[in-house]
Amino acid sequence: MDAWDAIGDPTRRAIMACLAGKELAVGELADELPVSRPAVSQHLKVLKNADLVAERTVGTRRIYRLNPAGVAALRDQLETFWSRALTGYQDVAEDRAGQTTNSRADRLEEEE
Amino acid sequence: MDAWDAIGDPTRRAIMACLAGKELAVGELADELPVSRPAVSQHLKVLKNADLVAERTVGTRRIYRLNPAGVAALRDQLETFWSRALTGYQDVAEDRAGQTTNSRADRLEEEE
DNA sequence: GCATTCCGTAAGTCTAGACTTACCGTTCGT
DNA sequence: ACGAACGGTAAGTCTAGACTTACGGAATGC
Repeated sequence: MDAWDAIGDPTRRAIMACLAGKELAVGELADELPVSRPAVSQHLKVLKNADLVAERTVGTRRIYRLNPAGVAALRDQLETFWSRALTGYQDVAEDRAGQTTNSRADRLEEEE
Repeated sequence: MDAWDAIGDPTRRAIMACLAGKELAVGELADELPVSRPAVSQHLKVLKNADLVAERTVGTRRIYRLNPAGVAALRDQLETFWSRALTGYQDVAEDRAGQTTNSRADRLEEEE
């Protein structure tokens, strides 16, 4: 499960928001969210597999927190995407002004 | 449809990747992706409603491009989330060292 | 040892949404 | 005017996954 797939679900985003800046046990998370505790467990499993959260065990309790490295990876990927996307639009603007199609055809080949 | 919901789908992420730095018509997008053209149209509608892409009409063609403002908003939200998440874990580390629960209770109230 | 708490997982339900084909309106070239 | 290209939308299919209840293992307190 890709991290971007993982955050595509609103309940999982809510879980991550609950975990921002602090740790919570499964039951505590379930108390704060409008879904059952097993549902929270299942979502945490997805987030864990996507490297977005980590856990530690304290007795019977599983304490979860965000995984900063995983969240940073998302941030970096989006940053990279953003800078790339912005650069291209400056080129397109010039292209449209010049009324040429060559650079566009070249760019299609680069994409492959 | 929330922008984060929108990018939770792999086909829509692929569409956005195709549009990074350039414009493409619906049919061109469909040629590059393993789904039908109407499927691409439907995804573009979702992305447009989420303010992540914009379109212009040239004759019969609909030319799509990324919406820099929409993508920037995602980036900003993730940046905000990231800095907040990181700040909290420094606090939690101190909290755990101090063995107090007051700051955690306060933070729960802030979350509401 | 027993009762309670905690939580992962199994199993079942059900629907949102991702996909398809078909239809049709718009634009453009001849 | 007609045919071709383009693309939005309707309607249908189907399944992944988000949800639930139930079960049972592990930890802890008395």
